[in-house]
Amino acid sequence: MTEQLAGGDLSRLRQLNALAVVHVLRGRPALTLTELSRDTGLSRPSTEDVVLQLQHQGWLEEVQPASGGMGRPARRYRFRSDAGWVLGIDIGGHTIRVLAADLDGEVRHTVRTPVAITAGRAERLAAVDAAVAECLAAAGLTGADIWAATVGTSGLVDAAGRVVLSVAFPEWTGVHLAQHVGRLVGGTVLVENDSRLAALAETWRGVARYAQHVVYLLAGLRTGTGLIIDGRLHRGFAQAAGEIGALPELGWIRAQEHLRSWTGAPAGTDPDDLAGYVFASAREGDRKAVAVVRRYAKELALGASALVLALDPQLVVLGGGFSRSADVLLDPLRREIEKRCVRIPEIVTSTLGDEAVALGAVKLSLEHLQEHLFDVRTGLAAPVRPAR
Amino acid sequence: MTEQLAGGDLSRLRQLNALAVVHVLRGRPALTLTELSRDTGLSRPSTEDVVLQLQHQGWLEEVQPASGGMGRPARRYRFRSDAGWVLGIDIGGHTIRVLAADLDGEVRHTVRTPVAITAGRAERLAAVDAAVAECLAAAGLTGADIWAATVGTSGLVDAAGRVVLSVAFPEWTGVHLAQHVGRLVGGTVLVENDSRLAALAETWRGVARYAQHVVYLLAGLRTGTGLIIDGRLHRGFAQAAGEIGALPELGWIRAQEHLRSWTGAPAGTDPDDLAGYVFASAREGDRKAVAVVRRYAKELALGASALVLALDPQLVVLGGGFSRSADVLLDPLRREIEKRCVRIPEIVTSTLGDEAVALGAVKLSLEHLQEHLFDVRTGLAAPVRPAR
DNA sequence: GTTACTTTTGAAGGTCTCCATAATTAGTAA
DNA sequence: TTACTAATTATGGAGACCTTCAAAAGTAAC
Repeated sequence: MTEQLAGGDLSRLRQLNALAVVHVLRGRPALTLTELSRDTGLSRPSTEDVVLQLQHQGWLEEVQPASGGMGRPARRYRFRSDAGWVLGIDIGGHTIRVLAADLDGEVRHTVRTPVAITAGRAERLAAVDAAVAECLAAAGLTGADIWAATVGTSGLVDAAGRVVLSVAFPEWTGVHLAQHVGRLVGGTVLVENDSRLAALAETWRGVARYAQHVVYLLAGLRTGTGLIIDGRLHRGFAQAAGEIGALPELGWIRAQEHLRSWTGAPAGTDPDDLAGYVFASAREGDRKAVAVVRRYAKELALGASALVLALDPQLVVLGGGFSRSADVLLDPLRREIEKRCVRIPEIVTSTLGDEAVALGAVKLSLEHLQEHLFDVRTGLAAPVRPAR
Repeated sequence: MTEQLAGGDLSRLRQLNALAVVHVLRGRPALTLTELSRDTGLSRPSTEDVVLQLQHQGWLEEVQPASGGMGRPARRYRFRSDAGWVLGIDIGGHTIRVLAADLDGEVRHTVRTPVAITAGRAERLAAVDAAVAECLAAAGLTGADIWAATVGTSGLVDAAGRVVLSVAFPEWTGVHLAQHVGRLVGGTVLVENDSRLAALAETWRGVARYAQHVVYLLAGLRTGTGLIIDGRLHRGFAQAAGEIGALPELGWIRAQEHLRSWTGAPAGTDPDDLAGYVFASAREGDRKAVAVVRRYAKELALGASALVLALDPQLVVLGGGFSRSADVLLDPLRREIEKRCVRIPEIVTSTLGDEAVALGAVKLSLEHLQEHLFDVRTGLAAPVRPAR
């Protein structure tokens, strides 16, 4: 039925208590034994025992005692969040982004490398290599220090980390990103669709914090979705969840065309930049532009409504490039969704902006480590890079 | 991040081991200490200790030793699955069904009571009362022996157990089923939408066993859905998940009309029985009937495709009254889904038939008890009806 | 009916991890 | 210097687990 937690001998109990101490300490400043004892529910002597063991293992480190208090100064211990590192890599159309974060999820180094939208497979991969190398160098790390990395890319990705289908970049189809990036870093490399990572980021550090059910809409030159169900990223049986835009009757494929049909921009404008002009004109009150935006919003809302009706999320998050124009896009979108849905979720705009995908990639790496290092079933692992 | 399992003192370890023993023993025949020791991973003496304690508590019972083996006959213990009982109640249009099951989920008594489709609120509730009373009497139980009960009904149900909206039976809207049934039985009363319960049943004892992601279609006079995501029933933030049929563009509301438009049935046929005639005619090759079925299948597939694209389930299960006519319905449905979806899931017919909803209700009751009696976090509770 | 074999049972001794309590230590404040 | 405060260290004890070995209670063979 549910996965069972096996019992065991006394060492199991120590495992659990060690895990409890680490759990309390992670992502917080150094604590004294008394504080740890209070937060874990363990007795003071037991806490000390566990902490000393963890310190010996390398998970904990003693720091300078705080000065200026009453009584004997207490030893303080911190979680060694710099024992291991994770990377979050966002391979976008115009930009490669690499974030290096510690085990607390604190982003310590950021690298942004522009890449031509026209860049082919080899050129783009080379840019990734360079960005990763630059980020590692800036952090003073080598690939061996990376315990896990996640790559975000557009397109459908299989479980092995290969791009199965990329509509936006046909040349990208078939590239084995897990393998490629695996040559640069030591740990496990995960590959995931960019919309999903952005959704994950929003539930971690964005507007959807603490929400359990979220529909994320990536609205931009491409339209994508990320679904958070029960607080977890939903991928589906074959990693194909969220492809609602493929339904002919809902027509996300058509959605862009409304924006493209706009004739108010200067002649010769790159079609990719057209959208910005439309939104700007709508903002200034141009009635034709407003109508175009409304038609786009309607098409977008059609798919969004299907997701909302299917999943009944607490929140719909509008992200992607067009979310910068939320001031003209959000209202019509909301109205169209309200027309169709039984229960209306909150509809909000992403706050993470461009960073969302890379941040979600960091989060996914951390979740992977969480399962392999800090899992209740297996107990606390040693503070070294887990095997692939 | 994830819910943390608190450590603790040695009694915690005993809790876990007791839970492990119960977990191994549940739903299985009586086992010897040696067998239990092997399956739990505990030593023989410890196993004995735990078992004796559980026997004293009332969770385990010694049974006659098996005869005719080598060596000294071993004591055998069984899980007292009859320590508590659950009910599964299906309030359907034509039938009230009540199942009484033990803690192993073994259905021990079944009561079916016909009720007029035209029956009003009071009459229908009275029929429920009678059916529950009859089932309890047949099992030799009183309401106090029931640890949990679940009621399945059509319509939207809120978290408190009230029917918020019933389209099929307007009079049903507002009825507080949890409260009503709570007067009859002692334990917690859950109320859930019938399609969802049927979906749950399919993953428990039906064709979707062990599948993690399932879209269940209830196709009948009404059309409904149940979604299983990550092995759990998905309700959504406000219990409104799965209402994809409400999307005007997909039109499950229209789906029935195709069947109703059929003119080949004897004059004066009850519109509710019309569908059967259509399917029968289609089975015999009547081309007009085949066309009608195809149009119905297309409408159904539209909503189903939206769910499949959104969730990427492993399996789509066709249930409900029309699933009896799967031989003429399944193929066109499958073709229409294949037309629209990126990845095609398996599409199969329910095998549980009429029992599905009541069985799902039993399962939901058991899951509720699982959380409150056998939970890893709180440890094993005493073998008495948990507080409401 | 005895003997050999098999398997379970029961008892003893040891280890580990936790807890409660009390004595000691290392600071600050008067 | 003395009082006060809070952390550390030490001690004793209890609970739960393990391994090991002798005794018990059956069946099978002679």
